[in-house]
Amino acid sequence: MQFSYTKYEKLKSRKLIKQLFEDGKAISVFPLRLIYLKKEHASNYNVQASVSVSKRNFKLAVSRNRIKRLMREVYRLNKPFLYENLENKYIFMFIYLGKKEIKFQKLDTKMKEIIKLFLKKIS
RNA sequence: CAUAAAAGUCGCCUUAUCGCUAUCCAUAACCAAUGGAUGGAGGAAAGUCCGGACACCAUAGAGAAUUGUAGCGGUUAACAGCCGUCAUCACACUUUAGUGUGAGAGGACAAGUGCAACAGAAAGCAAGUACAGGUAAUGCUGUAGUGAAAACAGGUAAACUCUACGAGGUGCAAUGUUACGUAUAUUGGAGUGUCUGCAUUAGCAGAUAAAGAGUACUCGCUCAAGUCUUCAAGGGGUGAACAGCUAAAGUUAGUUAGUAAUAGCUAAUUCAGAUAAAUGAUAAGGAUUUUCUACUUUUUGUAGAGAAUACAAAAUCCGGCUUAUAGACUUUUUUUAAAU
RNA sequence: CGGGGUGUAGCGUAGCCCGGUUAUCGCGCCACGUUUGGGACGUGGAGGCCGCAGGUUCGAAUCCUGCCACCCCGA
Repeated sequence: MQFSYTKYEKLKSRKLIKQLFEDGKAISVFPLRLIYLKKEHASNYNVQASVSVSKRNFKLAVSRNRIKRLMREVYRLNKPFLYENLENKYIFMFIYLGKKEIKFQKLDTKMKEIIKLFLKKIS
């Protein structure tokens, strides 16, 4: 299923995440920031991705969960476009930089932009 | 009918498409993948302020220290919670003794220590103002004045303290299992004890680790109790997976006992288990509230457009407490208006 | 999951343990003096519900209880 986002394509290993933050490269389209690293990993999927929202910017667990769910949803819907143009294996971390909550449509367009920017960078 | 207060209950719904997570079933086949079925946040899940269950630590034992509670009775697994009730205090009413409403951290100052600004003669090893009375004489007696409190067994313990009762510590990142094996590992050295052999004043070699004494070590301290001790080298598994983990002081309904908290009985029922952390996203329609415009004689109502639908996310599990909360509903009481 | 600390004037602080005058000090601010003017200096002054709400007490920044905000630590 091409729109899926199961637990096997989530980035979970602490080691990988540590390495990602140390060696990874970053691009950003406000309010999103993408940190990526070309890396062989055990998953069957080409990309292991994860999302993050700062506790400093959003104090309530409810609003943090809301934004993380929106980010996962947007990533999930735009995944086919990403996979069409991808050959190697990568690990991703999306970080939300904004301090206010965001509408779905706006986040959707931002996600499309940042994926285009990413594909342009690696090609 | 409206209004306010108190107590309690509920706290958005439906459909479609695309997804997430757990369990089960199917595809020969563990994992993966695909398909199907079923379940999937709260009244506070929050704050982490109390109390337990459960687990380990050193048997969980005594004492000091520390700390908590504090009328009486009940309730409970337990509590600083809850229920009932009394002293006391505040307000209202009648009236000088009651009634109603609300509050109610309330043991001891008749053991010791401390503290008391200003005022006042005096605020505690004492001393003694004014007026009156009284005496042989004297603060000997009464009243006044100051003050929150004035010679009275003075006041003050949400001052130290004392009394009674209670509390061992650490927390599910507890704890256990899996991996070739292990963390008190393994290797080397030193000390102590025991055993064996050689030797027989001494000592040497090998093996081994708790039966006695001593030393040393072990809870924050002391005792009791327990354990061979110590130095150096050595750094992987891993902050992996699985168990613990959700059937319980359960939930719902009825009924009996009790003023009540609560307890008993009967029937039905199985109801989240994630881990960079699932329970969602989008679209359409509906419901409730509300703003504007138009229609309507007014109230009411109708139509159209717009806005809002709170507080807030399980993380080992329960019982409370506290705090946040759009809107809707129920009951009781107060006040106002109308009718009889 | 558990533990600790701090909120006092615009800023930085003392006082809190052990309750009692008008709440301390420095910088900053205002006025006046000095100077041709400014700075520096001198003199005087203003500015505080002591984080919020209850309670104990005659009296609370201080004691007790409950909240709020910020900071730090451990596994």
